[in-house]
Order: sequence, then structure tokens, then C-alpha cells
Amino acid sequence: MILATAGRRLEVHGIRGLNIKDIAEDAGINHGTLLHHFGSAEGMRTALLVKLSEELITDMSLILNSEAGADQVILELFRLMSQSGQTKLLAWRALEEADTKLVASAGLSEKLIQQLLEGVAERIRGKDIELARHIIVLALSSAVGWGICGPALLKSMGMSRTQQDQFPAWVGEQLPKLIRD
Amino acid sequence: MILATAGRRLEVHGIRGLNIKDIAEDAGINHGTLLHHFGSAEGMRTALLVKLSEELITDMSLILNSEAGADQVILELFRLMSQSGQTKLLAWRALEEADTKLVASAGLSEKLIQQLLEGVAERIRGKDIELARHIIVLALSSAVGWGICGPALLKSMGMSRTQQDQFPAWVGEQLPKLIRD
DNA sequence: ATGTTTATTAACATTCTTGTCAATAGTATC
DNA sequence: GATACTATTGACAAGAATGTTAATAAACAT
Repeated sequence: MILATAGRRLEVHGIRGLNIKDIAEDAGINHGTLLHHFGSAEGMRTALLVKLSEELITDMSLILNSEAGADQVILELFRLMSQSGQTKLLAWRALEEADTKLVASAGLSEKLIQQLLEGVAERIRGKDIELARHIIVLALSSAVGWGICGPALLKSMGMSRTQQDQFPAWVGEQLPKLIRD
Repeated sequence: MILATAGRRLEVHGIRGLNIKDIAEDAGINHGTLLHHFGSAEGMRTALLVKLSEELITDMSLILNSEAGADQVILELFRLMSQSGQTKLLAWRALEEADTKLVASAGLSEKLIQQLLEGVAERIRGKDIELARHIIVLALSSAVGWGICGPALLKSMGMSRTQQDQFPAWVGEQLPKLIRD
């Protein structure tokens, strides 16, 4: 319940909204209670990141285990990663923490990576693992960049809202071309 | 001189190192002096972002006005954006500010966008502007994501340092394929 | 040289965030 | 019901970051 409130705040107010005082207030509890549960403010953020990550894994599993093509997989990855605060929180921690390990382990669990790797490899002729790895890294890094700077980027480019909405689909359409090449 | 110190701190200590107190200390001046020059802490960060952005423009111009192919252009874009703190600072502001305008105008100036657009369009048969736009957005967003989460991503994927260094070159090699398609 | 503007400084004030603590209320266990 | 454990709360403390101010030093123009 607390994490749900935190997630909502992240959506609406961005990273700045992710402090225990405001979250506790929104959740209608004392901020000491929040600290009691999560140990620290950072612990709460880790918990949120894990939760969002698990949700992402659940949603991605559905697509990966379906008959969906590589284009749909990538489209969905973009959609999910930019919708939830997942991307923002992950990136923010990567910026704050010098420690790569924490970000890697909590933000993009081994589980998700493994599923993506298998799912994408299956969709490549010859199951070229190395190629799959590169494509996933490209998809993930652009999804992260898109999740953070997407709107600002399109604004700079003078592109419309419609084009903004279409971009993930375009990427989903284009990236698989690298696979077939 | 102050901005040079700030840039160095951003490189070494990340976003957390970008506060007026520490920067002033490193530069050997009183933090009040720093505020006097830039008006506010946020003003100082804007100034740094503008400076980094101008340096990026200068460096990119060299490539864009050369005979370099699209692959080299993209490789250089990746290299430059992940090397300087540009990406980190841009992303951080995008995460903190709800205001898209500021980020767009200060971080990725119209000038750079325009140059990229022309440079890439020239390298496309038929000079398809819309295609150029999409490719630039993809290149920029993945460069941003890469600059922030690259190391963490590769760690999660179980990829080596060598592969990490090679990734930008791989992207530079692959993205142009979308152009030729 | 004198007056004016600008740069610099130290000290203080404010605000925001996190964290601690002791007291209280609630719940489960025996 | 007595006991122990957990949850919750308000008040307070500590620290970090930013900003203000009045005084001083430096630079500059006339």
C-alpha cells in the first residue's frame, strides 16, 4: 500500500516526489512508520524498484512466452519501461549511486535479463546469443533514454505528439531488421 | 574556471558532487562567490549544461562536416555523449524538473539538433527527413540510456569490458542499416 | 584621487530530508 | 488475563544544501 502510493508519487511528481515525508503524508501515516518498515529512505526506494521490476518481469513474461514477434516484444518493452516509473527510478539511482552493483541487481534482475535473452534468441534465426545480447542492450538503453528524455527530445526535434506516440512502434518495427540482416 | 571544476566533479563524483559547497571548495573560493556569479545553484548547473552542450556541438560539427559515414557519426555521438557529463546532467535535470522546456532548450540546443538533422539527412539516400528524425531520436535516446546505465546493463548481461567498449561501434555499424533499408 | 561599481568573504538563516527515541496502541501467544 | 512482540505516533535532533546579508577588498571610470 505504501509502495503503491510511492509509485503514484513517482509518476506524478517525478523523483522529487519520492521522499518519505510526502509519501507518508499521502499514505496517511507517520513518516516514522515508513522508516520502521523499510529501514531507511533508500531501503524504501530499493523496495519500490524491486516491486516495479517484478511487475515488469510479469508483464514481459506474457509477451515473451506468447507467439508475438520480435517487433511486438520490443514495442512492449518500450511501453512498459516508459510507463511505470521503473526507468526513472533505475536511472536516478544509477546517477546517484557510484555503485553499479546495486543498480544492476535491484533494477534489472537476472531473471528479466535471462528471459529477454532467451526470448529474443528464440526469435533470431540461428539463435545467435551474441547478437541477441547486443540487441537487448540497445533496446534497453534506448528504452531508458526514451523514458527519461523522450518528450524533451521530440520537442527539440519539433515533432508532434502523434509522432511521439508512434516512436516506440517504429523502433519495434526497425530493430528486428537488424536481426534479419 | 568554476565550470571546469564543476565538470570535473561531475565526472568523478557523479551528480552528488555537483553542489555549490563542494565545487566552491574545490575551486578554492567561497560558495557565496559562486552564487553571486550564477545567481543560484540551478543557474550554475544550467551554465554547465550549456557549456557542455556547446563543446558537444563543436566536436560533432567536425564529424558532421567531414566525409565520415553515418556509422562514424553515430559512433562519435555515443562516444562524446557518454564521455562528458553532458548525458548525466541532462538526464538528471529531466528527472528533477517537471519542466520539459528547460531541459530541451538548455540541454540539446536547436543548433545541435539542426546540425544532426542536416548531417544525417545528407547521408540518407533521398534525404528522407522523417527517417532522419527517427534515427536521430533513436541514436540520442540510446546514447542517453547508454551513458547512464551502460555499465550496469552490461554487468547484468554478463558481458565483458571488451564488449562494453565495442558496443558503441556495433551501434554505429548497425543503425545505418536502417537507413539503407 | 575620488567615487562607483563589482567581486569576495564570513557568518548567519532557512528549508528540506532523513533519522532517532521514548511513549502508546494494537495484536498475538501462552 | 498476563506477557511479549509489533506497529504507530509525535517530538525532537542532525545534516546537507541553498540562500541572504553586511562588511571588506579590488577594479574601474571620470
